[in-house]
Amino acid sequence: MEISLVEENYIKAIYKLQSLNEGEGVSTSDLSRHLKNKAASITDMLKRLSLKKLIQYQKYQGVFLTAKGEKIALAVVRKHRLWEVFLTEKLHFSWDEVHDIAEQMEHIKSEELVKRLDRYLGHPKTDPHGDPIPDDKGLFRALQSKTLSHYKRKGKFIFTGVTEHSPAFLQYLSSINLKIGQALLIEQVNEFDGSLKVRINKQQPCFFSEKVSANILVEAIK
Amino acid sequence: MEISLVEENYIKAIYKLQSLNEGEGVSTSDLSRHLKNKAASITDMLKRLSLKKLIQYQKYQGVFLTAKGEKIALAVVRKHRLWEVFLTEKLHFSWDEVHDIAEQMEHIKSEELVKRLDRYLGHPKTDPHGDPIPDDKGLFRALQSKTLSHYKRKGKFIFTGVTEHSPAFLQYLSSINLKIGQALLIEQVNEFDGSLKVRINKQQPCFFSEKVSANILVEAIK
DNA sequence: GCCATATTTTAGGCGAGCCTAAATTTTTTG
DNA sequence: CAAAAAATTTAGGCTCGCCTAAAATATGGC
Ligand SMILES: [Mn+2]
Ligand SMILES: [Mn+2]
Ligand SMILES: [Mn+2]
Ligand SMILES: [Mn+2]
Repeated sequence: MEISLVEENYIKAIYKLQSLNEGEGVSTSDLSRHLKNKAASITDMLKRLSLKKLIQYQKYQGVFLTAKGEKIALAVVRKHRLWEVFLTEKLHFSWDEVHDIAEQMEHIKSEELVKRLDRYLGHPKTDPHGDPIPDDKGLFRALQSKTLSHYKRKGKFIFTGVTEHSPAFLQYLSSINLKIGQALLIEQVNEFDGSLKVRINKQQPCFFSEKVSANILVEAIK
Repeated sequence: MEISLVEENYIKAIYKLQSLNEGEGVSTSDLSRHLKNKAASITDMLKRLSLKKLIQYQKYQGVFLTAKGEKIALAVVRKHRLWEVFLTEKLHFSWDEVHDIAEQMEHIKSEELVKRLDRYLGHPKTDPHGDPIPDDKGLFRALQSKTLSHYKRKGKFIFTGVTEHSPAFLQYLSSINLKIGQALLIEQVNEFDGSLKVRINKQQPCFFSEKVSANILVEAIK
């Protein structure tokens, strides 16, 4: 069964929204927002994906991936993240430039290519944004990091990833020299607006708004 | 102006057939054969490419690329051949496996990607099949090699490329240890069928049928 | 020059993937 | 609980890229 590029993008979107949704089916309007297509177009495609047994779909009830659909989603995510590693590690793109290119490359169809790319890159476990890369069976360790705003306390943390991938946000993090794997020292928590005073390395401290710290994933140390 | 993947493939096909045709316009039936689409579909697309000023098209008269069309063709060819180099040099695919994958990768849209890929590969001048890689302005040295069957005489030659890219043919060449850049010693020419007795390195001699030598490009030595 | 054949174009149709407008169903809310 | 609002689906239409069948044009042989 052939799966088109567009179908792959829908499957990937359903996968992503499903993982945020915790159990709920993914709604037409969520997909409409995420894919920037009109709701009527979404319904159209959901019917087709349902015929192909890639999703479970009942009118007005939201949608779930089948095992088959999830397998495809994971394969596309794997390719996306491997290509992002290639682009940063080998071609020296910065982490805010790789997403749109990987968005195209994730649709290249060749299992052998993915296998060799993975080996070439040294079987990386995470992409440049800290997201885990599923292995060839679709398995990956569930991310146990939480957002900085979740902790909302002083202490030392390791920066492990981002939940927001926009170039603007990523460039901001680069501008304050924040890279994945680095330590963050939260020196002060401002209760009224949730902002944080943060020290990175031995640099001048900087301030994270609630919006920033909500998109920064960390692991607490000790 | 957006150019679709399918349009790129048509443009590339016209470019290729045009270069064989020497001055003649490319015919609908040539394109039909080459692209494995029905002639009616070809006519359809020619009208659209003509509207976009990518080709010059007059009913029943065959078709020519415009300067704009040729620029696109060269950009796609450049990407195709760079990716073939990547696949063989970095991922260690053999030269008979890369074409179908490059056929997909040539459509990735990102000028920065091509620039960096080219640098990463060390600005290669030819692809794994000996075909020249256009530079970022679309320039490349015209291939001056001729086919072995063109020479049809004894002597020493350097194997510089192939005109046939089918896996079967390429695998045959690999099986007799023939690689690009190698010397070929033609020891005997059989007039009646055009076959050749050839020595590669110091191996046992082998015999090339007319069909084989018509697809092997060489440069004469001395 | 005329006829047969080959090539090319036109006409009409189809699926994928999008849209707008209208109808339907679900959810919220007073 | 009924009305309003929001979400979703249906209906109908569009472009792209393909097809088959039929019509038009070009070409080659006599
Ligand atoms: Mn990404
Ligand atoms: Mn994509
Ligand atoms: Mn292609
Ligand atoms: Mn090639």
